[in-house]
Amino acid sequence: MELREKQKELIEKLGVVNEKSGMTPVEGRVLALLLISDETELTFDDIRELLDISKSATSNALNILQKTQKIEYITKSGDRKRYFRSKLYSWQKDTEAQLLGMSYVNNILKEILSIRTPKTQKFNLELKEVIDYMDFMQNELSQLFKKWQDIKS
Amino acid sequence: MELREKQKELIEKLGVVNEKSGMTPVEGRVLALLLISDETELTFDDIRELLDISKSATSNALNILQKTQKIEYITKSGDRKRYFRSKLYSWQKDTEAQLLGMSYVNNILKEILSIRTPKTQKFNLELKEVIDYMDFMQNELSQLFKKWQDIKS
DNA sequence: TTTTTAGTTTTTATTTTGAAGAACCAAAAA
DNA sequence: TTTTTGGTTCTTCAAAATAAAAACTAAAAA
Repeated sequence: MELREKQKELIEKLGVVNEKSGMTPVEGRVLALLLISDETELTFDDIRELLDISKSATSNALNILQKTQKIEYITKSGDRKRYFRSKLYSWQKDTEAQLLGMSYVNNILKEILSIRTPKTQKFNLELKEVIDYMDFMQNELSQLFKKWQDIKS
Repeated sequence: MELREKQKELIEKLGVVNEKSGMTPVEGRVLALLLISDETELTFDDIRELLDISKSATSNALNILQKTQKIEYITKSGDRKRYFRSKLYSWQKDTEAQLLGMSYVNNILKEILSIRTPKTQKFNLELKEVIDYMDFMQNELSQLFKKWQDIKS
């Protein structure tokens, strides 16, 4: 099995994006590979060869990507190998999680506001505005998610 | 100058969140400090002392936070020191940037779809769905940003 | 039962990061 | 002019992350 030049290029590009969201380089490229390869289901060894990485790096990356729900594997009867594939909808879920992750930050900001000295009125008001903004976004976003569900059904 | 126990606690908590968004520990804590300290404008030395970090760590963190538009400084006449403060609205801007950053990923996904083999129809359709979802979100989000502007004016 | 396959775990080496310490520098004060 | 203040830059170091290599293991095949 071989990759076209364009495919290699896109794996690097998406790999970097994946790294920025907290994956190791190998994890990022494995996940990218599963979107880009002509075969959508690849074995341990396919992945190792295509990306030219060691067995341990492959094993670790696959395990972490499974734990974090980004990939899964299937088996084929009469074949001992596992075939790994991208859980495509995880892109949606990740996006949602990211948008909703805002609420964690916002709760910290609320806690900060609640213990701030009352002496810095102007500052506290500005902080309140940020909090209001995030509250607004959270609300509207959860409505958006519902709206998309409706469109899709 | 001294910090209350509760303040220290919140600096650590927000610091960790900041680290997750790509800052170093010191950067994350400096930025948090400027939201949490009773004084909203702190000098180089205030920051160094309050967080008990070295001059170099302080200098580097302040420079990076300025470059990334998260803080700014003012001066006071007859006083050589710089007074650093959080650009509070950067929280809004960052949130927007983060939401819009989706479009970069989405463009990569579109590029991937465009070079995929046509042999994997089902997969390609699923990928298309992810792309459509992200397009939908981007559109709706930019409307939301406008809606907030309107509310605020 | 032995061998092979498919992968995992452990050990080791390499690279990267974060931050300290000290030397350095420019502007203002003395 | 010299000293002090308010930082910046350079060098070094320790710790953490990444991944290679090699040893290991369980299940299936021979």
